[in-house]
Parts: sequence; C-alpha cells; structure tokens
Amino acid sequence: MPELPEVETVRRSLERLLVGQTIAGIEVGSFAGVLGAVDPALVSAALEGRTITRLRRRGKFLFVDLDDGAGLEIHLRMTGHLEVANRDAPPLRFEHLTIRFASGYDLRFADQRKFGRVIFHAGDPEVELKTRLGPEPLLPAFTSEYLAGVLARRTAPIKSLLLDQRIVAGIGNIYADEALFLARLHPGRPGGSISAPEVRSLHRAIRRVLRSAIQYRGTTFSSYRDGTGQSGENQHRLNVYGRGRREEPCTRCSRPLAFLVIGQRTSHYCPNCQRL
DNA sequence: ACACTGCCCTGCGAGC
DNA sequence: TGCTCGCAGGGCAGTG
Repeated sequence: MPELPEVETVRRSLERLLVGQTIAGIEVGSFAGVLGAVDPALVSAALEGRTITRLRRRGKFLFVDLDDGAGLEIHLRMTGHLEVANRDAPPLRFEHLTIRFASGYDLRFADQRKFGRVIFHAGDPEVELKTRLGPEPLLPAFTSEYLAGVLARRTAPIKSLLLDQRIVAGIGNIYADEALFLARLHPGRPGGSISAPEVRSLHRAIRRVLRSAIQYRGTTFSSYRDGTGQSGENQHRLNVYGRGRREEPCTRCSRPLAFLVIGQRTSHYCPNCQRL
C-alpha cells in the first residue's frame, strides 16, 4: 500500500533511470481506463518524442515532467507498480501501460486491482492538484502551529483527519496508525480535543515515522516493490499496523494491541498506551 | 464547511 | 478438497 515513503522510494529508484529518456511510443493494454478518461491515441501523440526532465513527488502522487512543460500524474493507489525493464523482457503480470523509450528500455505500469492511474496533463500536473492537497509533511510549511489550526474545532476522529489529504499530503492507513501510537493518541479522539502539547507530539511523530520509513525504503506488506523490484524493510519496524488484529504485544507496555474500525478503515492501536 | 457513505477492483485467507 | 464470502483501502462523488 504505497503511501508517502513508498512513493518517495519509487521516485528515488526510478529517477536516474528515467531522466533523459526520450519516449518512442506507448502501448495500452486491455484496461484503457489506466489513462483516465483520456483517449489513448491523444496521449500517445502527445508523449512521442518527449524527453523526461524530472521525477517529482507530491503526497502519494508521482509526477513525470517532460521537456515541453507537459507531464504525467501517476497514482499507485493500493497495488500499482512501476518498473523499468528491457524492451525484450516479458510483460509484468497485470501490466496496463508500457512507455517505450528510444534507448530500448520501457517504463511499465502494472496494477492488479486497476485502481491506479497514469494521467496526462498538457501543463504542470501539480497545479491541478494544488487545491486537493495539503502541505508536504516533511517540508517546513508543515508546522505544529499549522496542524493545530486545521485540527481546531474538528469533531471527526483524528485518524480520519490524518487520512484527509487536504489536511496533510501523503499519510495513509499504515503511517497514521504508527504516528498516533508514537504520539500516544487514541485514533478515535476528536481532532478538536487534542491539546497543544499533544499536537506538538503528533507533529513530531508524523515526521519521525515518515522519515524513518523512507530510510528503510518503505513498507512491503503484500505487493509493494520499488522501481527496480526491490522490497522495502520498514515492515519489520512497525509498532502497531497489522498487529492489532492478532492482539500481538505492545512494543512499549507488552499488553495486547487491539483494532477498531474508524471511518471504514481498520485502526491498530494499544488500548493501554493510547487512551480516549 | 464539515462529516460520513458508497463505489471502484480482485487476490487471498478464513470458514464451512 | 472445493467452494463462497469478506477483507484490504485511496480518492472522489454524492448526501445530509
């Protein structure tokens, strides 16, 4: 389940391989919806001859910048996967889009569940996403004061608010649970009930959890791999995610962890360390 | 403005 | 053994 650290790891793994590559053409598989509602022929015509100048990440989105100012917006959702492969290599399982380069290499996009998208934008893709995305949690604009401001007077559970990409970009179910555990906050706490010191603690926990996960190249829970097919290592460092259902012991107090459903998402937490 | 629900999609594991 | 069923969840549209 790619969240910010996984998308950042993919970006880093692909950057050197993709920048400077010139697109010779694209091939769309049986699932044309991978390109959104856009006509594949138009996308193909727009991409042909363009050279990739940069790979950027914003929240869980990956942007591929092209030399004419256009770009691709890529979202992996749950099971999306990007990989660079030799032209002659066999197709990936669930491969929906192949971008062929003049060099003889391909960028392949595969997605078992067809949730992921590769959207072409004639201009900067980030501009269209601006209103839908909050600040980058690892950049200076994401301050404790900002977080306190957007949580104030909110009645929704903090877990749901952390998953809202307009509040802060890039946090998904895994890192929301991990950050709340580090900050010792119950996932069901109303956003507005969180005190100033608690917000500071949460702010610190979010940054720590994300930084550490990037360092360990993301969490491979089921299918996640980086752009070279390599698994992450952060799954061995999780405190709560995936452990509550099995009532595994808390890494801090050794009491059994628990899980509950908040906003239709499972939340793993320690009932002893994270009290309402 | 905010809170919340349902939809998309399919491999996999649990249970019968 | 073989089947069915429900779960996993990010983003967005839609409702109240």
